[in-house]
Amino acid sequence: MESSEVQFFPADAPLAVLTTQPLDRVLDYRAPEGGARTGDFVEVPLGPRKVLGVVWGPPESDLPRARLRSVNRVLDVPPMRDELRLFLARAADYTLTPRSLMLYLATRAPGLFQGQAMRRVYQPGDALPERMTDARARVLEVMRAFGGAALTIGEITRAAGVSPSVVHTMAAQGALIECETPRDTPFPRLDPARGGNALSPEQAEAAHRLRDQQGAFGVTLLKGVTGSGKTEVYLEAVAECLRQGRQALVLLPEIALTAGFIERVEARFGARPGEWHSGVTMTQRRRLWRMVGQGGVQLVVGARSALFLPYRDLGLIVVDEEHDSSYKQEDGVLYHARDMAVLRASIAGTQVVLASATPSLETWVNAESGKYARLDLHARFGRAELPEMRAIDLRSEDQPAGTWISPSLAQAVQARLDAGEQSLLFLNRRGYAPVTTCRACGHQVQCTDCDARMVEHRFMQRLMCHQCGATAPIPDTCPACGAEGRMHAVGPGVERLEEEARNRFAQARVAVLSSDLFASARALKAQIEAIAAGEADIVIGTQLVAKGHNFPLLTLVGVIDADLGLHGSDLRAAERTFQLMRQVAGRAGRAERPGLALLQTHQPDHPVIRAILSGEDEDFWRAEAAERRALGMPPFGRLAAIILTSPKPEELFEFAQALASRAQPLHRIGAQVFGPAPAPIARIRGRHRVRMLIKAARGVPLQAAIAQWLDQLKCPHDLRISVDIDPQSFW
DNA sequence: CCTGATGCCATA
DNA sequence: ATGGCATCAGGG
Repeated sequence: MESSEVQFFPADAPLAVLTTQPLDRVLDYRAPEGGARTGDFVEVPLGPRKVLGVVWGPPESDLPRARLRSVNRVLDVPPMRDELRLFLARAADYTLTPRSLMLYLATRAPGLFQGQAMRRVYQPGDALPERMTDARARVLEVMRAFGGAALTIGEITRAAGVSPSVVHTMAAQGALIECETPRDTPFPRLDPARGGNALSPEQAEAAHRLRDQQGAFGVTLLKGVTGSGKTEVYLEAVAECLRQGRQALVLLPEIALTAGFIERVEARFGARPGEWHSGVTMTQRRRLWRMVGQGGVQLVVGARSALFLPYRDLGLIVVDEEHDSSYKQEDGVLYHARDMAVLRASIAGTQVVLASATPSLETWVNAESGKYARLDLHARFGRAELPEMRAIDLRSEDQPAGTWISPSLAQAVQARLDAGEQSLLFLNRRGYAPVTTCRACGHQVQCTDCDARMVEHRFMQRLMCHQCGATAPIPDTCPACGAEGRMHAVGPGVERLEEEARNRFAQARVAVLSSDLFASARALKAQIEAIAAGEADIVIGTQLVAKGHNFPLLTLVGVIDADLGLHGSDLRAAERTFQLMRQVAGRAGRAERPGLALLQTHQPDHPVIRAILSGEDEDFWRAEAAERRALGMPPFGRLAAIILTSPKPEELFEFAQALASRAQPLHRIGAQVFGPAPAPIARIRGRHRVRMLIKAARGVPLQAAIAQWLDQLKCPHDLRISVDIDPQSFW
């Protein structure tokens, strides 16, 4: 167990070390010369290798001291604080993940082994150059201009226009003094007093409430429609946190959103915050990881993994767009960043702000029950209104086969073109066509390794599997019956929609936003900025466009298939469709012009569609909550999804059956077991997949029971078990 | 996750 | 007998 006190272990005393190797336990070592204390980052021998670890506490084995190897050395890094150690342990327990894997998440920065990376710098010396030349004089001038600050040789040669040898000679003569400073420097200070935009009375009140709560654990739902100024409000909470000298973390669901957000931070606080996500370079990573621990950065903006950084004094966590499904990590360690943010905050004693226009049902219910505080922002900031929303009933539209823009929608787009305004056509399907079939035999082209259809990407001139990424040429002859020239694309993707839009609106400039069409986040950002600046009349996009990008000239949103997410038996289908449609519709009319959102649907009377159109979102959540409560589904009950995979189907089913027949530990806590059954996608990358679902009441020890249950059987070699506590998706 | 030990098979 | 490769257990 994790004791919460830091203990000192004198040289040779036994202690437990958690390494980043995926062993599901700590290993005992002897303390190095000079001793070690709980939380110290250490290098330890493991077999023939040296690995990274953290001193976790007193020894846990009864191996004789003589059999223990010694810690090699304590690393030159601030020790892991108790708060993070406890967080990693609890997160591991919650997600049924080995602690070592959690530690691995928390140490994904380069250079931890090397100690402080140093760089050579030069300062003005006391001596004068033996002989004053033009070049030497320019160097002295540069040194003076920088106020005697230490400069690297690159900075000096560039500023003075001299070659490196000039600097070296001056250093040899004592006119410059050579010294070393840490390569990783603190981030520029943010100034909370700099003042941002003027707040509306409602915003000011919300900001005031957030400021007042700081200093203890608490969670607040900050709910406000798109454009209501949530960001300004929570930046005030950040400002208060900075004033108290503590660190703040803002989580964003998507890397593409960080650039714009960082600019807003810079405008508000006068300097750029630290940035942490998969797109930052190794050097930046190393610097941020170190500075977070030393207090050399006040605000971190990042993706979910930023939750695992070793903050010195974390005072606030903001989870922006908290309902966003990308907060759930779906491979490797399965965790939900929103839930883990709340967990970490509860341990660190800090505030959490969950911001969204369309909160997750979990959060909504927690706010409703009073477990979370709630702040509502109603008015859209400035003059913009929420868009008007209407359905287009596809049953009564006269629509030619092979087209997806209905006459009514086309008319609305044309009206925007005439007025010089932008339209967005939203279709949550990448590629050209989701299905390729043979007209002769009806065969549908499948991925060879997955239970999934190949999607045509005309842009790449390939078929692609969206499960495993495999591609294949677009066939001319049917792979099943051999008929020639009968292959045929069925259904729309954004590329096909683009084709239709270009045909129909020949004079319009059409742009497509789909993640697979851009080589880099930078290219994508450039396209988004071009669109915002008005360089397109019709924007066609996948759900990428739903996420927080601001297009001021956009006044019409057309949802091509509002029914798309409603099929399927997914627990969250209704909720997700509702959130996505509202989010997309919110793109329209943010600036001075009012917006219109048109939803093409075959079922305008579907309760979800009606809820979206009515604008009565509280009614939607209430109804959805009532339904989940009646079924004992989350957040009123708990789920765990067990996915078993193996290349061998027989072994897989046999093992799953064996597990199912030993479910006593689960029944003992009153849990129900469903399955085993083939997973909705029954094969991915050549591995067959079987799913089981466990449903339990709240407040029972679900994780412990699952661990006990799985411990009963030894897992065959090539079979893998993944346990997803609180699953969000069900494939 | 690595690594070295183990065993099985194909080959000289 | 020997080497190559897949499989597996152990790491303190």
